[in-house]
Amino acid sequence: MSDDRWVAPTVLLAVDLVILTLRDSRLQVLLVQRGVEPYRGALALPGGFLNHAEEDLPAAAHRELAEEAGLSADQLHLEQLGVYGTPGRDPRGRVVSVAYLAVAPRLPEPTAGTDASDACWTPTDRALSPDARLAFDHRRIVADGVERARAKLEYSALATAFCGPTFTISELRDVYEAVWGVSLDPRNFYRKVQSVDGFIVPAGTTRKTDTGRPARLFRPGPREALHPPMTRPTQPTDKETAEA
Amino acid sequence: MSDDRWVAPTVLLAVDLVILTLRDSRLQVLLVQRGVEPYRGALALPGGFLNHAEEDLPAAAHRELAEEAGLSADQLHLEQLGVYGTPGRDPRGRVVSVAYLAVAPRLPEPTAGTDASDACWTPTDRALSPDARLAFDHRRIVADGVERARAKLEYSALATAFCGPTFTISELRDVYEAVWGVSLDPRNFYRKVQSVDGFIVPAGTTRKTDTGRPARLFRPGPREALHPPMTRPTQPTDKETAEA
DNA sequence: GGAATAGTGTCTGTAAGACAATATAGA
DNA sequence: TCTATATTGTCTTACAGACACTATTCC
Repeated sequence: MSDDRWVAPTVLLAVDLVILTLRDSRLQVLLVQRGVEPYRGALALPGGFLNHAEEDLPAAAHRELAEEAGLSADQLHLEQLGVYGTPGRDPRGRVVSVAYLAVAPRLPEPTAGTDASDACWTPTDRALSPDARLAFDHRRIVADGVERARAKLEYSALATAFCGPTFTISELRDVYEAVWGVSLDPRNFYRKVQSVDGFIVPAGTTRKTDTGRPARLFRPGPREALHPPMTRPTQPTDKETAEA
Repeated sequence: MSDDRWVAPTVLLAVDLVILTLRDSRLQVLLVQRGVEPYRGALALPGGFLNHAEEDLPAAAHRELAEEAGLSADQLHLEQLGVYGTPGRDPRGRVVSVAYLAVAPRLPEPTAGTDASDACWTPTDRALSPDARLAFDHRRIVADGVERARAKLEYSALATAFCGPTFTISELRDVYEAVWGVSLDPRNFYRKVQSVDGFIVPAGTTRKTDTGRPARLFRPGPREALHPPMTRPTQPTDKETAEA
C-alpha cells in the first residue's frame, strides 16, 4: 500500500441461483446443462455475469430467474445466500459469485418453451450425491441453499413460499417433511401450525382431494418470523432412515 | 448478449468487518475514523479493497482484522455476513463489499499502538442511532451484523466467542443480556445453559470475584448448534424498556 | 453476623408428542 | 357399508419461568 501507483484489483461478478421447489413430495433444485466452456455439458446452477456495471444484484437475480427459469418475481421468495469467491473456482479468472436462494411453488412446467429448455428439476439429494459432478463449486452452493431452507423452516414462514396462493395444511406439512426429510404427526402438526399466531390464516374455502374429507384452505399470514418456532425432530424418523 | 463483443463488467471488491465485543456489559462495535475521501472524518467499519487479484475473501478479512484492529485469528469467531453492492453506495465507482461478522472477547485495548490508532469501540445502540452518520451504507451493515449475532445466540454457541478461553456462567449470561437487551433469571439461566449438551464444559477451576462466592469456570464445548435452542424472551423486560 | 454472588430444589403453567375418536368425502 | 383423509380431544411428559433456599466468599 506504500506504492502510490497501487490500484485496487477488479473482479468479475456473477449471480447464481439456487431455485428450490417441491415436486412429487421431494425437494428439487433447478439445474441447467452448460452449453459453453468451461464445464461444457455439466450441470450447473442458473446464473451469469452482471449485464452491465450498474446493474443491481437483486435485479440481476430477477433477470436470471426470468431468463433461465421463466419465473417472475411474483409469488416467489428470494434472498441472498452468500458470496463464493475462492480464487481458482472459475478457470476464466477471478470470478466472485453472489448466490441467491429462491423458493417457488410448483408451477406448470416452468422450464418448457423458455430460453433455458435445457433446465431440469433435480432432487436435491441426487444433486448433492458424490456422482453428480456439478460445475464450479455449485455443489457447495446447493448444499448451503438446502441447509438455509431447512433452518428457515424452523423460525420463519418460508414454508408457505413452496405453496401456491392457497394451500391445505397437509400440503404445508408435506413441505416440512420433504425439506427436513422427516415424518411429522399430521394431527399435532395441524394444531401446532395453527397455534403460531399469524403464520397462516383461513381462506374460508375448501379443496377436494382425490379421496377423503375435503381440506380447509389457508393463505400465508402476515407473520414472517415464527414465535415459537416450528421444532425440527432430532431423532431420526422412518422417512429419514429410509433415505439414508 | 447477442453482441459478440460483449464483455462482463468488472467491479471493485472490498471487505468490511463488523467486529463485535462486550465492554462494560454493553455490545460494542469497532469503528474507525476515515482519513481519506470519501466520507473523510466520518466513522466507518474497518475494511478495504482486496490487496491483489488472487487474495481469498476470508484471507482479506483476517488481514484487515490484523491491520485495522490488531486482532489475530486466534480466539475469534469470523463468518460471512453478506454482500452489499447497490450501485452508488460508493462514489468511487461500482464497489461491491463483502461484509464479515467477527466476534471477539474483550482483549487488553486491542486498538492501542496499532496502525489503526483512530479505531474506537462504540456501543451498537449509539452506532445505530440516527445521528451517528456512518459512512457509506455501514449503518445497515452494522444493523445486519447485530441482528445476526442476536439470532445466532439462540441456536448456536456464538455467545462463547464473546468470552475468553474460560468463563463463568455469569459472564456468559452477561453476553446474552447485553446482546439481546434483556434481563435473564440467573438461576434458570444457570441450569438451562448447563442442560444443553456440549455447549459448555467445566474447566475444573474457579475464579474469585470482587465479592461473593467464587464461580466455577467453564470452557466452550464441542457443540456448535444448540438443541434445544436458548429461548429469547419475547416480553419486554426491565432492561429492554429502560433502554427504549 | 451481614452482604453479595454462586448454585440447588421445587412448584406451576404451557407446550410438545402420542394417540383415540369423530367428521366428511368417494366408492 | 368401507376407505381415506381431515379435524378435534385427551393424556402424559418435558421444559420454561418464578422463586424459596442453601453454599461460599469477603467485610
